[in-house]
Amino acid sequence: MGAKPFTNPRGTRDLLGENLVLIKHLERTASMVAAVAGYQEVRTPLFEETRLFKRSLGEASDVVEKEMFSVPRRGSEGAEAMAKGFTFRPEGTASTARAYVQGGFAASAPLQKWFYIGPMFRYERPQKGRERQFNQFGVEAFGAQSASLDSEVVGIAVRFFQELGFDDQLEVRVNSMGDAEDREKWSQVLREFFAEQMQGSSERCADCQSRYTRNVFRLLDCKSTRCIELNEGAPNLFAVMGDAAASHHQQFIACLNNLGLKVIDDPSIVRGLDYYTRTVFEVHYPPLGARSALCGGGRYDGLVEEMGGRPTPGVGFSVGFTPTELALAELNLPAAADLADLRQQLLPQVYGVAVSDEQRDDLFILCEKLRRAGISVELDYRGKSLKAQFKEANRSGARWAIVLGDSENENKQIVLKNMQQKTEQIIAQDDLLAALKDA
RNA sequence: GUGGGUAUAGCUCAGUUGGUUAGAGCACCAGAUUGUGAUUCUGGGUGUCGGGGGUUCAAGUCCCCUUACUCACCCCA
Repeated sequence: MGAKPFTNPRGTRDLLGENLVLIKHLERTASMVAAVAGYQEVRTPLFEETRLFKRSLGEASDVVEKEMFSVPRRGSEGAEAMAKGFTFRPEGTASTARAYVQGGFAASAPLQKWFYIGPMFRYERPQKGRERQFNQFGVEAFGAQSASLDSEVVGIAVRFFQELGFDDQLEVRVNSMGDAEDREKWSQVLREFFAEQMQGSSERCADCQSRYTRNVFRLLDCKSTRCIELNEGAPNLFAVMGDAAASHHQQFIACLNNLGLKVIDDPSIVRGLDYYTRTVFEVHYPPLGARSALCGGGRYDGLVEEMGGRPTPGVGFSVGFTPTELALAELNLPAAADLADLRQQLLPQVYGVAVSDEQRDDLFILCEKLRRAGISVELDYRGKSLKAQFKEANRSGARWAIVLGDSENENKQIVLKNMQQKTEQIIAQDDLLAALKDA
């Protein structure tokens, strides 16, 4: 052995075999539910200008403050190089909004419904259900402010989980962040309300103390029991919310009810990213307990303008595959039948066996012929004995073995063996392809 | 960034109050009257005991440092 072996970077995985089967199933399920709702796939670059994320997510968001995978721009030095540099996308909404603006859709075709599936990157300490590179499925709809669009987006998220086998305990928790002006007002009254709790002898936890200045809204979803008590009587956003946002929220809930979804008003849902306005929601599966949150999203009516485009409303969500995989494992999902075809693709249909070394070349030629006809064929490359080749054939999961011996080869024939039924027949080599296709 | 746990074969793990040549199961490789899969049988250990230092006659075992993994917090998908 040479040098120390390399290992994958922290928070990443090599996907192969059974894990890859599951990921592929998630991907196809995602694109199916998005496509039937009329959403088009979009593939944006894996990295963008760092400025893009700072602008869209907010300088003070945790993602921007400490979770960005950034690289400096060449030709510049120090802080300027980082400021002008690039960042591996930590989420998908900013990129799609950028693509929307750049593509000139606001003028040509303002209503755009897009989805994406792909890797995202966050530079944080990995733990259960969290990775530095993870796959995400997301949906973004630009150009309409109708509450029915909000509910359509929620419906896609729910459908995704239903297709994966989650039952009707799935629920949608909703809240509203109001419009920008509403949030400004609300943040002021919240600061006033919590001001006395921030005094020296406060019972408030240390985290809340720092949240007070960074993002007051977060005090509301603190999990500390004492803090929850102290949140009693805190001003409600709906008290200061404008009529437009308030009625949008009511319509949104009405639409969800029309879709037959289980809806729960949850004022503690406060998204961490700056761009959310009005609708925010999470899809939960309560049997999962502490990890019941499967997906989050909401409306971002100011984002496109923030990206330099015309004022354009938008709404979307994203699902991380990592927590989804965790949830599926806990629930013994998906059903084996859902994965059967993907698993089948990993197996060869035919395994080629050479009785002795003299037949190996001819066998290889025959196998290649089958492959060119679209039949997957595996065979031995390591000079294994006949017995060992059959062992391999058995282990490979191939339904058929083709066995080439001296006597058959002389007569341009070959043995076709059904591995399950253990039956064999000798057929002409020219008839092999037809025989396999018939079977 | 902060805290806890773990680290022995490809995998899952044993390894006693420190004591001879470090083990098991699974997996893997080869063979069991020369043209056939399971089971069985036989043979094969594939290892820098994460790395470095220390204590000791003696360290996988005790101490220190370090790295990696993992879980939790923060936050989030």
